[in-house]
Amino acid sequence: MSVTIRDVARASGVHISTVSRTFSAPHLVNPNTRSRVLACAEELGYRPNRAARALITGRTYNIGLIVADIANPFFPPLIKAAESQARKHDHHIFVADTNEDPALEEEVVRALAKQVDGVLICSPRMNNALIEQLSREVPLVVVNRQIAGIPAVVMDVAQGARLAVEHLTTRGHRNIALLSGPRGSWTSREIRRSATATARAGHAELTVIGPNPPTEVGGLTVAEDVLRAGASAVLAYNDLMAIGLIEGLLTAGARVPEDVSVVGIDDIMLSRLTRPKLTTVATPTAAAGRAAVDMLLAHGDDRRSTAHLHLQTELVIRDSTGPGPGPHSPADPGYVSVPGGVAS
Amino acid sequence: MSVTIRDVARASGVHISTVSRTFSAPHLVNPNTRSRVLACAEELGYRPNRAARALITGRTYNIGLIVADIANPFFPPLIKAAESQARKHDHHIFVADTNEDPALEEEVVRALAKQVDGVLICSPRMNNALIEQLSREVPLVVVNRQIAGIPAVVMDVAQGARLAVEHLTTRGHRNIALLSGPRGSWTSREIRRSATATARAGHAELTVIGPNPPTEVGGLTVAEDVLRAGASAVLAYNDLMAIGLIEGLLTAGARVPEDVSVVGIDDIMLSRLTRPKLTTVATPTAAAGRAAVDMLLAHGDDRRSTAHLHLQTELVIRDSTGPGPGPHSPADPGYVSVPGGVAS
DNA sequence: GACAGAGGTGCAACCGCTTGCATTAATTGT
DNA sequence: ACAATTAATGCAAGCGGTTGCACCTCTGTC
Repeated sequence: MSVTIRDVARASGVHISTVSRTFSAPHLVNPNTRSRVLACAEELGYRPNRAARALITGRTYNIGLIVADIANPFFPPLIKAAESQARKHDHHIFVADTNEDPALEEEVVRALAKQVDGVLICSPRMNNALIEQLSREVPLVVVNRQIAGIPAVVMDVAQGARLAVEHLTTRGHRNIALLSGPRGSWTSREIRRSATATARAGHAELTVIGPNPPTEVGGLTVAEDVLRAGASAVLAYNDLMAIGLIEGLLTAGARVPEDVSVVGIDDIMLSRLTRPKLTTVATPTAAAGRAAVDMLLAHGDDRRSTAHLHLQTELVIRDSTGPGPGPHSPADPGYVSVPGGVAS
Repeated sequence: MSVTIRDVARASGVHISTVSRTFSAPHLVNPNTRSRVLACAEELGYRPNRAARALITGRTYNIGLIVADIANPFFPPLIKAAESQARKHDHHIFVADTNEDPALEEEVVRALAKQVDGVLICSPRMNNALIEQLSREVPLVVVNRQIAGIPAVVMDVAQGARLAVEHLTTRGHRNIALLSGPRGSWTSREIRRSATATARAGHAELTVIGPNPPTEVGGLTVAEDVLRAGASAVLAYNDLMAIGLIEGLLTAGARVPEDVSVVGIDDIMLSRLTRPKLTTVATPTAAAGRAAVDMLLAHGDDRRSTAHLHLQTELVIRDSTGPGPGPHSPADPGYVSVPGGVAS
């Protein structure tokens, strides 16, 4: 049914090995022969079978991309960028969704291992030991997690959380709540660590609420807790939770930002469009997707490549944060307020 | 490096064919042998190489999924559902993003053809003839397009557009604008056809503006045109455009829905969260993703399976539509107004 | 006791392609 | 004029599996 290398060989009167070389080592075949073969291939619509080639070369030209939840708006830009970058290098992408389930992460990596050149694991929920073990079975690049010896692309959320909390403390907030993310999230731990330290430095109290599912509902359901804790400002694990929280706060009769200021993290498209527009920490997700693919393709075989790429984050101040009850810090924080318009 | 069927055969003292049968035809091997083989396989961590198997069986257990833009919020729920359904049947999914480029669609289908059991093309932009041709090279299921002889899953947007326009005309809107989608979109043509007929039946005038890119920016940039056309209500090709349009209208000083009513299509997550909350036509994207995968796997080989599955849409009335300048229709439309709360 | 049939396993070809090596023809050096 | 390169191609093994067929060993039957 499908046209194979033999069909092309027959049509052009050469041995299949010559056809093979025409595609994978053109300099070894006579220019005349080459063009004849190419003409026949073109006419027959021949495309090399990559799986067959992979069997012998060991290179599949496929990449696995594993995310916790495709429908979480944080991931699509990353997936899109990764796919685009991969195809630029003639690779295809398997996408798998683990539904925030660590066990499924392991299973999927193993299932994919044989048919990919490497796997990108985004925001993994499994533990480090398991990741290290898997990285011995298949080249791995991890996004949003730092593990010694495993190549990684991480967004500097610690810095982002620091900027966010400073933004709040300098504007007079003394009682800040932190909505943490899902259990097992490295990002969540980083945020917590950084936010705690920054709050202390700013003479503010930080109440941690969580862990929570990283969704709108996750934020919505803790609105009560936030009010009960008497916090005048909240930093949420991600924008989705922040938006859900705002929804919950408004429903409960609290005003945002007059009564409670809310800061998210990620700067997903949505945050520009809700009312009030969300103050948030912008993370370069598309850049991370591209970089992760590059990293995977770059150090192809030589393991031991243990590069860690850090990507800057920045605070985007919009309308969901306002002054708190405490005294303003005299020091002008100097952040640039980015208007929440439509991206170009 | 990787453990193969031969390693397992050696470890368990049987021929490779017995190992092979242990996995692909267990009833042919003695229960004792089978359990011994399975034990060895387990211990060695053996996983059959699917690419090698595919070479001889012709079944790859892979599916290609092609979308115009992963970052368009319409697609992620569909991708997620398709991936989940595919994995339920032990299949993996290649995702490709064509950036709304018809030529890229063709290229990607061809590139993927050899390593998948079938391809799902969502909202294709290429022409019917090309799709028919491709469907001769690889099993195809098309989402959101009807072509004779090609299995398809379509959302009944014509019905949705009718409901939307009736909603507007019965509330006194006599001058309605339609923001059409990208060139080549079957959905856009369907909407236009249905909206035109429904507007005429409701004694309203319909102005078509477009084609437009199916994005927020696409909606934003035509806000001026909408105002200039003097429309009191707008039906947009999708929610993203509707949201962009609202942004543009507000910026231009028009109130929504007091001055202009806006209806979107798709009911993406965003539409519940913008202010005003968007009235929109809900399309069952997740169901479509699942159904498309099922359809692809079901009629596996027997082509000629030309099933067309139609999925109902429904109007979700929220806060972006209000009464128009004309007289209300006495007839109660009887639509159920769904509050725009958070999904359960 | 010979034989048919069934159950269980091994053998070897093959899927589509790559690649080391052998073979042949053409070119170069001396 | 002849050996030594070099360029171009063919040959065949093999990547990791599957599968039709042959073979062997039991049972049960008459």
